[in-house]
Amino acid sequence: MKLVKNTADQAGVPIRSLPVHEQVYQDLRSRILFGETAPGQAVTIQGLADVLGAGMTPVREAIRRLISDGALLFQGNRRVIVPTLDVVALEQLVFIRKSIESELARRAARHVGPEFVDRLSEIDAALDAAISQGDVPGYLRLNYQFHMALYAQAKAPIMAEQADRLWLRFGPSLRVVCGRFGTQNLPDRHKDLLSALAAGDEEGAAVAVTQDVTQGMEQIAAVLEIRE
Amino acid sequence: MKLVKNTADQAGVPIRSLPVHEQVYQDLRSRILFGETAPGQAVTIQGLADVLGAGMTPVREAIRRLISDGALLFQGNRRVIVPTLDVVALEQLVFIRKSIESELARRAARHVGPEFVDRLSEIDAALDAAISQGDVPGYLRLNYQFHMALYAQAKAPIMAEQADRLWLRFGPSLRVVCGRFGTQNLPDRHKDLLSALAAGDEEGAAVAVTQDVTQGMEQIAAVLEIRE
DNA sequence: CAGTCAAAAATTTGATCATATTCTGCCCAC
DNA sequence: GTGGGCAGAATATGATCAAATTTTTGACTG
Repeated sequence: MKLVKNTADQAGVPIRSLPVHEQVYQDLRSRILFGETAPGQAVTIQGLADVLGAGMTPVREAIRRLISDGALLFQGNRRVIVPTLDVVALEQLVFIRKSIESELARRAARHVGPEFVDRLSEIDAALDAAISQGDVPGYLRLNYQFHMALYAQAKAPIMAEQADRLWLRFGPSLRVVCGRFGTQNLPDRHKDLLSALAAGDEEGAAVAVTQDVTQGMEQIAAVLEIRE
Repeated sequence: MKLVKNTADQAGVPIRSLPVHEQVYQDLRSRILFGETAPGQAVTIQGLADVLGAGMTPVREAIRRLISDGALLFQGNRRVIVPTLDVVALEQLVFIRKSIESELARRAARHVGPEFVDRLSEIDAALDAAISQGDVPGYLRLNYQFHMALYAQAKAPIMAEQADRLWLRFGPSLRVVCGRFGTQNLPDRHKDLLSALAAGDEEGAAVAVTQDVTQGMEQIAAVLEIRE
């Protein structure tokens, strides 16, 4: 039972068909990142292979990559789960995110032009709409997209990749936050960030991102404390 | 043709036999980390499977993990190589290393006792011996061991893991540095670090590590510029 | 006689391999 | 130089074996 080979898309668009293990990786990654698989939940190879209609080997590869990313946790026996954050882990994530993401914002501010600020503003507008409508999945995706679009402008691919990987660690918990608190009082330092970018103010951009990170992580910390 | 199963070692010591994919991972990782596989060198699944006497599936998994670690590079086609550093990448690595490793040193200084300083001093003594004897592999291993032993004391496993992963990216190039310049004028801020640790001086430890990182990276930068 | 705990069978899942298939790069003919 | 095979390597599958968990069963005790 094949899905697609090297063929073009049905619409005729020559979409380059990715290897199965890559598709599985992207799929699983996205599920984890946006909280569709809850923290603590187990992930089985054969279960995924059945659901996705793929063989075991590609699934296995995808899982290994995600483990290396920190998105999945290999428990001494051979069980794999989505890790649950604790306070110790969260504090470290805050430190690293502040270090790397503020620097990424600083560097992005150095290179960004008005047309990019416009594009980012559009994403932010859509984000606001998602918040006011209580659209949690939309909010999570757009927030991620907002940050990653910015960091991609920093001309620092390794740092951007690090930030991306870090996101995998708290993504699932962000979903939990929204489930508990809704989307109303979410952090939004994006307006500050946008004006700093428009003004070419590197330090302003760095500060705005730092505050955004701090506020988001505090939300998660609040949920963690409740759960104790 | 099996290597070992779940059996004990020949000597009777009940060495818990790790899964093959884990063994392959450790093996390959160590080769890359200490420059036994040169930057730019291609890595083939079947080649490794033959050399290590393992099947393709475990090798495949190990390679995927290493790719995710940044220790190997998947080139758009299906080729995998040990990545070569360029100046852009190196500069980012310097920034991240300084941020994370200096903080790790700071935190380690907070928790470390005299007995640990002694242990670290022993590693450093062995390291000096390796340098004076021109023992490059020994130097590389001991230097890595020195830093990782310190970071393990910081009670910050996520940050330590990040540092560990970063090491995979410049390890191969460190080997090249030693091949060109020998082991004589290598950076050694370890003495400063040890005395700072003994004094419980957090900032001193952080500064010493930052300088150690800076000097090491400058050596690599020098080699990179020559190669242009 | 019922309840509980432990041991053993059964099922589920992971690990590994052998093999078939597909893709990439290269070489050679034109 | 260009295009069509050809070799070799990667991708992917299903089968097979091993390990861990769960369920069942049975014995012993209160």
